[in-house]
Amino acid sequence: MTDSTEAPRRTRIQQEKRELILEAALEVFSTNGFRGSTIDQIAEAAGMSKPNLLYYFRRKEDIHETLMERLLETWLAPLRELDDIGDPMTELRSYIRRKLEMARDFPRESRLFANEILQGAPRIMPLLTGELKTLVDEKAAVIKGWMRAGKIARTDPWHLIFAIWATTQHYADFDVQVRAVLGPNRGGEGRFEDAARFLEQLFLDGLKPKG
Amino acid sequence: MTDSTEAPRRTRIQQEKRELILEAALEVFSTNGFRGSTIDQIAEAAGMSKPNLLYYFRRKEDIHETLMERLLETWLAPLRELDDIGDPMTELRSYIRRKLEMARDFPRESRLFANEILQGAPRIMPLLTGELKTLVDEKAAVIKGWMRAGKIARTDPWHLIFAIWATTQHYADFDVQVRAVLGPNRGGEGRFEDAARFLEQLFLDGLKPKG
DNA sequence: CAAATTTTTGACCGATTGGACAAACGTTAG
DNA sequence: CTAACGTTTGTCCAATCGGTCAAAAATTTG
Repeated sequence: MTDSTEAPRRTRIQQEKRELILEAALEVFSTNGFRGSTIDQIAEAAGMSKPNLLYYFRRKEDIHETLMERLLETWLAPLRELDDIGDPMTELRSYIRRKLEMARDFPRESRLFANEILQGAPRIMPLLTGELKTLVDEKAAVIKGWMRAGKIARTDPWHLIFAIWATTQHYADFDVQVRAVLGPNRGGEGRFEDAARFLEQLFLDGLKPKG
Repeated sequence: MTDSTEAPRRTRIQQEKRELILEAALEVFSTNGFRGSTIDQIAEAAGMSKPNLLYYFRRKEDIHETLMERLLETWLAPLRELDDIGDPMTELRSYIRRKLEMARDFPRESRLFANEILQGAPRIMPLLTGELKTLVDEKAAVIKGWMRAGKIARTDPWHLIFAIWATTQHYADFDVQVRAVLGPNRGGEGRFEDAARFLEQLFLDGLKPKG
């Protein structure tokens, strides 16, 4: 029953309350940023008093830190799945689709991440130059292999990955702008399907080998 | 000498000091967000005392408001220039290039805007549903004309504009991540040229009519 | 039951925040 | 010089911030 990691063992109530707090904090942090959010706001969103919240998380930063740690794993999962086996075009297409689905289903996580990066990534910089760079370099090598094999057009794999990130996360991070511009009709639920269709056409036709 | 607009007339010193403050505020707001920035920070960055700053801008929000008003005009200028005369492919290419140059030359402005949108655009929502939507709809109509004429591939003009925004602004808003992933060598000055080459290939090959 | 432990709360603290204000300072015009 | 006006600053304030603490309340354990 002892944890394999350094995490302290916790009671069932502690587990549940911590989850409640993290859920509330995700809501608050993602819309106000770290410095723009207050412990009171999070406590109220979690339905408890401030001292009670601080009983489960000693400092405001601890909440944010826990949130970011969890986030990064789920956030990079789609890229990790990008595999050398299977048709390159299909792999890229499904990667784009998965990323867009995440923007649709987890917009708060996307905005939380965007907030952190926008402000210079003061809390997760080591992860960017370490784990993230390693992963991206690895996948860039895979993509380069596809290019050498003539499966997709030759281009810069790193900037290709950036472009996929940018276009998909845009629908989470800039959601209000997207909806404002599309208007009530086209900005409704169908906007993600429109986006999926467009992105598929943009990336795949653009990457099609010139055979 | 009377202003044509509602702006109050100001002395030469007021003009200069206000510019100084706005420059400092751009730096501070763009990296810390509105709520994350303090008047003291801005005052210090502008080299003056807090009460002195408040002599030129009565409230913190006034600074941000002035900044956003100016920003939006210069920010949308490239899209306004997108014109029906000239070759569609060339027009789109130069629009992408101009947007990328703005991400390179005015990253703080981009981040200021991103911060505002991320937090739900509480201060500029009317501009999004009004002026911005009107402009985008207008340009989308132009692009649609190009598609009907067979000059570019048929696709969704609105999402095409979103994709151009997303991919170019990514190099300003997510700059730290881009540099972290590219590393010291490829993340240097040349990264914008690499990005320009990649984006040109992505968009143009993807938009080339299938003739 | 009662004791031990965990959870919750109200009251409080020092630091920081946005902003007010009157007094001092500088500059210019008569 | 002096009066008027524009500029700058030190001081102060109420509100809010992150966080502490002791004590009450609830829960678990024996």
